[in-house]
Amino acid sequence: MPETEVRAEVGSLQEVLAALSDPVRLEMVRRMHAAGAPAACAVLYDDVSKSTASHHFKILREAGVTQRSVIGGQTHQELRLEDVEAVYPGVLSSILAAPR
Amino acid sequence: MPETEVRAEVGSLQEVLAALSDPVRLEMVRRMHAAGAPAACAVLYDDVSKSTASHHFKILREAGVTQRSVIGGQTHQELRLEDVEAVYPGVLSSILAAPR
DNA sequence: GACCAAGTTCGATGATCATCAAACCGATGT
DNA sequence: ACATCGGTTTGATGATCATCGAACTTGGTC
Repeated sequence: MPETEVRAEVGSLQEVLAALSDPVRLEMVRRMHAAGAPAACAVLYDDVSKSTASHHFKILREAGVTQRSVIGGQTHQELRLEDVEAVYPGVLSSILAAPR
Repeated sequence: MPETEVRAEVGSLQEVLAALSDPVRLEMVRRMHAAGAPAACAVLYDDVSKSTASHHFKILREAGVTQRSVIGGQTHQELRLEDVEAVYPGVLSSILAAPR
């Protein structure tokens, strides 16, 4: 059964923007959005090590942009688009809609 | 007579987000937006030195978020809201609309 | 139980960046 | 001409941060 973690608050606008200002993290967020469902960590990045990826996941989670859920023992990352939109309407959705 | 500088391209989304992810710069942008017109540099910040402020202005300009214009010999900074919106619709406006 | 795959944490390294003071520059006013 | 005010540039310093490898953990598999 999918086991989602305790709901955290969305961070400050500053935190959210800082989280999205790194190219590796923005790409991760784009892939999560494209997936539209909890995605296994490994499919969310290329070109960086596991430890670096884990570090970026943590920053995204702490900003409240994503959350972790465990599905069948595997860790997945999921975009919290609705939650972020509720606090900062339009911010994340417009970033996701922006041209590459 | 107001003398605006050559129009620069708006930078990458990454550059724009990075420019806005610094608290000092976001505050500058908010004040420019509140002013709604070219604003003298000095009214756009507190708590940092002139040189630091000048550094932040440069980063905002290079990201294409602001431009410089000279009015009666005085340097002014002006938000390029329409230009940024044209390239990344909703991004800057939603950030400006976000709660403090 | 031994093994393996997937993630996380730790510690260290290098790069980037925010910050300041001081020197510099351009325009205005005396 | 000189002083002054507003802003920029330079150079340096300290902090933050992205990155990695290695060690550790947890869950599934044989």
